[in-house]
Formats: sequence, structure tokens, C-alpha cells
Amino acid sequence: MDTLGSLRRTHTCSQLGADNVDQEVILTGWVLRRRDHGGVIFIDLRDRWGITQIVFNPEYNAAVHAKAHQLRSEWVLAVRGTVFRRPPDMENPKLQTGAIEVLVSELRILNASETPPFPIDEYMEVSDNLRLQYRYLDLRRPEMANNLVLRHRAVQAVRSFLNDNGFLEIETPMLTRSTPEGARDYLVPSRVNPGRFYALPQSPQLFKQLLMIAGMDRYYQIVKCFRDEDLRADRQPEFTQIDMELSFVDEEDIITISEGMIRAVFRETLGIDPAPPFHRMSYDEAMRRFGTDRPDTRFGLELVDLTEVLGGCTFNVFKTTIDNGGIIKAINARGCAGFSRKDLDDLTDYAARFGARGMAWIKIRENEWQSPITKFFSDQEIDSMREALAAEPGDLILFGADREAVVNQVLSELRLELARRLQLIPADTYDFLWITDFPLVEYDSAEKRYAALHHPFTAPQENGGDIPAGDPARLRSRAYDLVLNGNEIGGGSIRIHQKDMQEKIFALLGIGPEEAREKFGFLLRALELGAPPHGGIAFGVDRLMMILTGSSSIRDVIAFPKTQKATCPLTDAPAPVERKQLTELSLRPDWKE
RNA sequence: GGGGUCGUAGUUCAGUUGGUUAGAACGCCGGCCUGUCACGCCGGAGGUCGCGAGUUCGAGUCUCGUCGGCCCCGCCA
Repeated sequence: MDTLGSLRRTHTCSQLGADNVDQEVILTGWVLRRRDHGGVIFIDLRDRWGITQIVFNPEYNAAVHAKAHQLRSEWVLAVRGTVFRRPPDMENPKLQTGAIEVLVSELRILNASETPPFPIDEYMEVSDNLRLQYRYLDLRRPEMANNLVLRHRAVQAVRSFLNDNGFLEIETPMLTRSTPEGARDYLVPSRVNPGRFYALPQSPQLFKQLLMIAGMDRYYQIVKCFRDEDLRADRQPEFTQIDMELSFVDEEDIITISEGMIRAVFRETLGIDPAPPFHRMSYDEAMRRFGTDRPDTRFGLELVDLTEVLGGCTFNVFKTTIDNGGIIKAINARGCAGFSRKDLDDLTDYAARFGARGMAWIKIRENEWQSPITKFFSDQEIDSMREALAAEPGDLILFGADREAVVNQVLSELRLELARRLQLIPADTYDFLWITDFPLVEYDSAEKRYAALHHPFTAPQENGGDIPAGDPARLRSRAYDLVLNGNEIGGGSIRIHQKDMQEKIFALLGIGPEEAREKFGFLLRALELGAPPHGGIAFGVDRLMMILTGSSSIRDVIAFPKTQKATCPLTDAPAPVERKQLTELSLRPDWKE
């Protein structure tokens, strides 16, 4: 084994080209592959930046060539050599450095490597568990390394943009207090305060509001947030937000700043310029047309409400649904009348995953509406449906009939599934959409109370002063979400900055004066001491990077992510602790060891 | 808490109605090879079929349980 000594690389493995011919260079990196011809040996040397072919020729340097025979995958090298132009027919257009190669005159083996447990190339899919167990090997793969590079560039673009716009980057505590509402907290026991617990922040929400009250005016932070809920392909227990808050602003200011920031990110990463202003749509319109508050507007297949049209129909399922206060909506799947029985069964099964108890359909033929349920509709009802859906021969109509929430969820998911199957979603399209005018609260039937749709500090729109008169569900909030290709990538609101209003909202949410004082007393007090009007927004970095890199899982843009059971196969966290540690924390275990 | 799916060589996978000695490719080891670039040719090693029960003359294959990966519902203000 050799030492690095005073050898320092002169170039990375992506830098050398025709301009460097005849130069003596020093490269460092890992052995990606060796091609040993008995005589000449070729090694693809890899570092974070790229790949360069290095050559060992016995006629040029017999001793170095002999030494190179032992090289194996993932050995760590430093080499000194001369850049040679490759003969024209031996250039490798697949390599950035493919015009040249480096003929090695000095080889230092800095470390050997056992045969890696999986190949460090893009040609074989490796199981997630193995990848996470050897994440440091997984991250050597250019695809993964490039994801981290792109993430770095995105975050730097954010910092640069916000710095240029008068923002201060300020850190907020990771050890804070648990608050009601929202997700389950990760708790941290306090050693010096037995029986008391910190919570890891679900977001820095209250601290950033306090920073506004402190007069910081414009704050941002690229910050970890923690939520102890079950994982998904786009959800990790710890995730990163671009969190910001501004004083003396309204919705338009936040939207403008956000659009500028997103634009900077896209320019610096993909080289794409998504020119503001982005489209906007009210929550009500999104729910009506797409059945979701984060519609993917890259394709059609919109939902059409047929409740009125079919109010008098004799089809018992529809009639009963409407009589019980439910709704009927439909999607016109254009040109899909040729779907087989199996296609329709598959779609019905898919719909069932989201709560559908069935899925009625009609195939529009030249001469008839082909369906088991056509006979229940009058000519007038058929005409009305034809008009509402713009139905033409060759189309397929899919129905949802249930409570409004169920119909919307089922049909919005069905819409996405149809678009995937019919390949209606254009690639490399980035469709931004602001959703505005959210409801302030929604009724939680399980808890039998109203819950904040966004969070309890979101300001109501102007008539909010009338609370609790009238139907709380009709109140709109000053919240906004940014949706990109059907993914919620950011959300925020103008906050309540007056104590009276905050107390009213707490009351509406069933948080009594006593609980409010105990849990949010510090906020209410701060609101009494000169709180400026303020608002903000937070963007999910991981989800944004998922879209920018085209990844199918959030794990591919996080250096060390967790499995779906929230474990880390690399460190084996979470792990048992010494009994003494628990004792110090005044915790007594009651689980089986 | 629930549903689905997968688990076989280092890796990715195949393995027929339950039936002889569990295969392939890549990788690995050895040999040959001076222009390859996912080099090539020849040879070789490598398996508690996730784990545990059960059914059976016989289980990689069937049943039950269990552990783990992934996807989803619930959950995620």
C-alpha cells in the first residue's frame, strides 16, 4: 500500500480533453473497471466528477504495468501520467473525457477494496435494503451522486436568491415543545426535568412568526422537520423544508418571491426558465374539476358533476346516493370505448383501493350507449350527459357515486391512472399551479370538531371577524399551495397577527382559553407586543428534488434515508439503549427485552 | 391498524401438476490475450432456497406462522 504523500490531483476525472494533450497530470479516484489485455491494461478511473481511462503499457513502463495487474474494483488510486490523444477511431463518445487517455508513469495504490457486495454501475437494479446498508457504495453510482450534486445546486440557488432579496438565514431550535394538532411528534425526554419532554419540530412555524415579531422582517432557513407518521414513497420521517417568513406583506408578495425563487432553482439546475406568473386556481375549482387540491394539469380527463342531471334517474345506486346527500361525477375517457372487460375490472379494482364500492361505465358506440345501466336513463338524461361530457362515439364514461369526498378521491386517482395508462402525461413538462382560497377549517368527524386545514395560525379572509357566526366550513383562509405536476411542493399563508383573532380561531378549533394559554401563551403574549402583519411559505426540498431528478422515490434524493419501517439499515437505527440511559431519563421500560 | 407484492449463488433472476445432483447471466478466482471501453476466449469455485412449524414416501414448489424490502389505504394541521 502506498501513501498519498505530497501527490495532489491536478484535474478531476471529468476535466481532461484534447486541450490537455502532452500535459503531465495527476488523477485520483476509484477503479470502476479494468480491461486487462495481458499486455496493455485499461482502467476506468472514477471520481465524483466523471470517468477517465488510464492506460498501463509494459513497453512504456514495465514496473508500473506489473504493479497494475493486481488492481481490482473500487481500489483507490493516485496516478501520474501523460495525456494522450486517442486515435480517431478509438475515441469513446460516451465519455466526457473520451477524446483522451492518460498513460501512467507512476501508480500509487492508496487502498485496496474487497469485492463490493453489488456492482457500482447503472446496469443492474440492486435491492433497496442492500443499497441502504451500503449507502456509501450506492452513492458512488453516478446517478445517485448526480442527484446530490443537483440538490446542492438547488439549495445554493435558493440561498443566493433569498440573500439577494433581503432575507436572513436564522436557525431555530430542534429541541422544542410538543404542540397539539398536526402530526405525531418525535419526543425527546429531558434528563434534568424528569417527566418532561421536548419534541422535534414538525416545522419551525411558531419560531419564524416570533422572528417576525422580533423585527427580523425576512427570514429563511433550510431546515429539517420531523413527523412521526407512516412512510410513503414521497414521505420520510425527517425531511427538509425551505422555510421562509416575511413581514408587512400580503399573499401577492409571498407568491411573487416564491415564483422568483422557484425560477432561480429551475434555471440553476435544469437550465429551464419557468416564467412567472404561474397559473392560479381556487380550491373550490380544483376540487370541482379535478377532485383534489393538487391537480395535475398537464392533461385533461376532468371531472364532470352529473348530480343535477341525474337527480331524477331510476338507477337505484345513483338515486340512493343522491337521496342521501351524495354526488355523481364522471370522467370522459376519450377514445376508450374499446376497453375490455378486464380493463374495466382492473380500473374498478383500482378505484376500490380508494373507497369506491363499484364503478359504473358506459361505452359510447355509434348507435348506442353500451352499458348495463343505460336502460335506467331517459333520452333526456342521456342527452344531458352527452352535452355535459361532450361525449362522442368511441368514448368511455366512468362514474363515481358516493359521498362527495369519496367521489372526488376515487375519480381523481382514477384520472391519474387513466392518464398513465393512456400515456397522456407529457414528459419534461413542468406545470406550476397556485391553489388559493382554501377553507379555513374542515369538520373532523372522528374528533367531532373543526380542525385547521392548514394550521391554527392561518389568517381567515376578511369576514373572519364574524366567527363563529354562520357555518365555519364556509370560511376561506389566506392560505396558498404551490402545485407542480400534481405534487404539492409548497404551502403557506398570511398569519394571524392580532391576539383577538388568534383567540377566536383557537376557540373555533375547540382549543379552550386555558389550553390556549398553557400551550400557546407565549405566542398570544407576543401578539400583544407589537406583532407586524406577516406571512410565509415552506417548500419541500425532497419532493422538489424528486421532480427535478425524475426520481420515483424521495429516498433517491436523500443521502441517508430510512426504510418504510423508519429504520436505517446502515447504522441499524433505531437501536436499544443501555438501561442506565433510561434510568437517567427517569424512564421505566415496560416492553420485552 | 389494514391490503397487495417480493424474498433462491456475491448481484439480478429462472425454476413446469410436489419427484434424480437447484440453473442462467453478471461478478469472483485461475489461465491466455498489446487497443479495449459493460473487452474477448478457456477453465473453476460458489446455495441453511429469509426463518420456524405443518401436510407428504418426498417441499425451493402446498398450508400456517414469523421476519424483512417495496407499493398502497388509514395516518401525514
